[in-house]
Amino acid sequence: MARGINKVILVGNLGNDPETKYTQGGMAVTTISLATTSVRKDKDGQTQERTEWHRVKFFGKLGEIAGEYLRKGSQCYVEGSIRYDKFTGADGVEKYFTDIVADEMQMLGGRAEGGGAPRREFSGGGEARQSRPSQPQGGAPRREAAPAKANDFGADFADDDIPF
Amino acid sequence: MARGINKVILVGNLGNDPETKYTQGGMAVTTISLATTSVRKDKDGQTQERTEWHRVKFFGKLGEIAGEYLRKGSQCYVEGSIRYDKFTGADGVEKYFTDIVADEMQMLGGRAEGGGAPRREFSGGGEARQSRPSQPQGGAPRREAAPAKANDFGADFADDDIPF
Amino acid sequence: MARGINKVILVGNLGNDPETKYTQGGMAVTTISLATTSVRKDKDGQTQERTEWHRVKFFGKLGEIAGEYLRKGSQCYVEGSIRYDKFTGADGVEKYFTDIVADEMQMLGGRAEGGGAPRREFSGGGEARQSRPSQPQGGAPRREAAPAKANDFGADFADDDIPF
Amino acid sequence: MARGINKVILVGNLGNDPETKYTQGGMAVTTISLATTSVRKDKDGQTQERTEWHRVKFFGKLGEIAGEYLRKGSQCYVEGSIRYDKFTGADGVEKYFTDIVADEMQMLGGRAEGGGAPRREFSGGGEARQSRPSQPQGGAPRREAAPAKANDFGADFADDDIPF
DNA sequence: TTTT
DNA sequence: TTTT
Repeated sequence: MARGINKVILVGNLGNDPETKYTQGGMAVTTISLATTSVRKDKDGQTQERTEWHRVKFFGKLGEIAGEYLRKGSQCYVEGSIRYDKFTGADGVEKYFTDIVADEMQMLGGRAEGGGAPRREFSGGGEARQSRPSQPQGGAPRREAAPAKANDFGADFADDDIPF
Repeated sequence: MARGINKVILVGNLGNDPETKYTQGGMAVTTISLATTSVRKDKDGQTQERTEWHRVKFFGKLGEIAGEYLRKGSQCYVEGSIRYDKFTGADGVEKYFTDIVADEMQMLGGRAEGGGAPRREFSGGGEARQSRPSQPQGGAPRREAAPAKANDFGADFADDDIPF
Repeated sequence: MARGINKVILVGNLGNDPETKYTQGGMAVTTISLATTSVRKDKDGQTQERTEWHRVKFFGKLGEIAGEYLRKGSQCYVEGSIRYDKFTGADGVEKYFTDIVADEMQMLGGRAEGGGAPRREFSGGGEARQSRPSQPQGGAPRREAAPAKANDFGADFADDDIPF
Repeated sequence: MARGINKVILVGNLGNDPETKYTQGGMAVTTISLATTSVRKDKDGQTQERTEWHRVKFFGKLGEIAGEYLRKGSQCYVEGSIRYDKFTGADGVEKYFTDIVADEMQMLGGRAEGGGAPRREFSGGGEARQSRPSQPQGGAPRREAAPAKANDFGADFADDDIPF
């Protein structure tokens, strides 16, 4: 029984290759940095560009797909919600993070620039929510080993998953 | 020539009355705190609630409307984009802010609870982008005086507009 | 592996009470007529209103919730996709229908006006996707009896479900 | 003062080259046919594909841009609203049309397939709402001549703009 | 047919 | 801090 709508729709390009980690429960958590650029005229008629870098997180199966098929430069569609988090560091200083938690992802046309690892041909999109190619291929494998200890979905994150 | 889509859609309730400031150029900048709550079942089958508090900013005419008609408890629809900002405080510490910059707002049904100042009857919507009632009424006036010195749209903000 | 995004977001009011039917498989299919009104200035500076009446369909559990809690006049948020259908009538004439197939619904504040049947207090939302009150109450029951013969989800529709 | 939200977001591919007409007032009206495909599993576990063909209309400057840069096969993002129209033909039969009226368009990566007319390199998008390349190039010109008689924006459509 |  |  949610109260309210918290919806984000992004189309942008990755600034770097995705990073995938695994929770103690073995759930993939992939993070990407996605750029969206807007342009406006300022008061002097000058064109002003501004790029937002969104930190987008994909969990579970969607995290595996994002980690395998997205690359630096990839263009993709993301739908999700905004999540604001606060952590207190060892120095006692509070740090704030804003993430987009993805519900859906689609790869869009356009060539990635990830160097020697040509991504699987996946043109025209391929909705990540519903299917997953059974035989990932191409380039170096993206998956890091999942922790041996597998718990339930929703288990605590591994230590190195703290975001700062 | 924007590159990418950065779109946010929110439906939520205000946690407080709006705050309206004015730039040196006389442009209204209204900020609200908008709650959206989601619910999920955790691994133990327990219902977990989580509320995100979005800081939403309205500029110009939309800022005036938001400042006049929204109140603590009001339910509204907001469409806009995400903007990430970083400021360095006097202490040299960097602070990060995430705002939703609104493009459109609609008031939704439901009664505000702003105490003695019954807001103008406006239930069921009234698209803020396009029209503005000529005679605001009801309760204490919401508008703070705009700075006497009016510059162009896009002028620098007054000192007290620094967000920390 | 969908190719493309087909997403609709509506906030509007119901022009009539919902209509719920059941497939042979026992799945609820609720249809509402939802109004959204836009306003623009024409070339003479005259304000022109235009209302679109969206035919929105809710299936399964969401269909049951929509049928029970929405009423004529209710304001709600709907998220879904557009579906275009063509049927050939007994007279050989093709008929076209456009539906919004809802994925999510939230009731918004505002009072319904469905006569003597005060709807359950549910104002301010209540995400239909996730929960369903166990004891519907108030007014005349909304549910028509589901067909005794229950098949699988996705079964053929009953005869009277043909949309013309 | 709109009442309600009527928003459509599409990402899809054009099934044909765009068609551009002009109103008596000289306003470009470009129509495209945009495919979005969804996939679901039916009750037998079979994968079912379904493609919706959206008729999307672009008016004014956006119509000119869409007509010049989109081609059969192009992938694009469209944001707009749904409009339902009814016309009565000379035979007295009512015909119904559903259009998506675009507010915004962005070309997405991916190669168009429009034969010999390579579209201008426009990778990564290029928001149609805000700017327009000053020197369109490549292939045969897409613009048909605008009617000599230019009226105000919003003028009646030419006869051949009737949609059936 | 709703709503304001 | 809202709302249910």
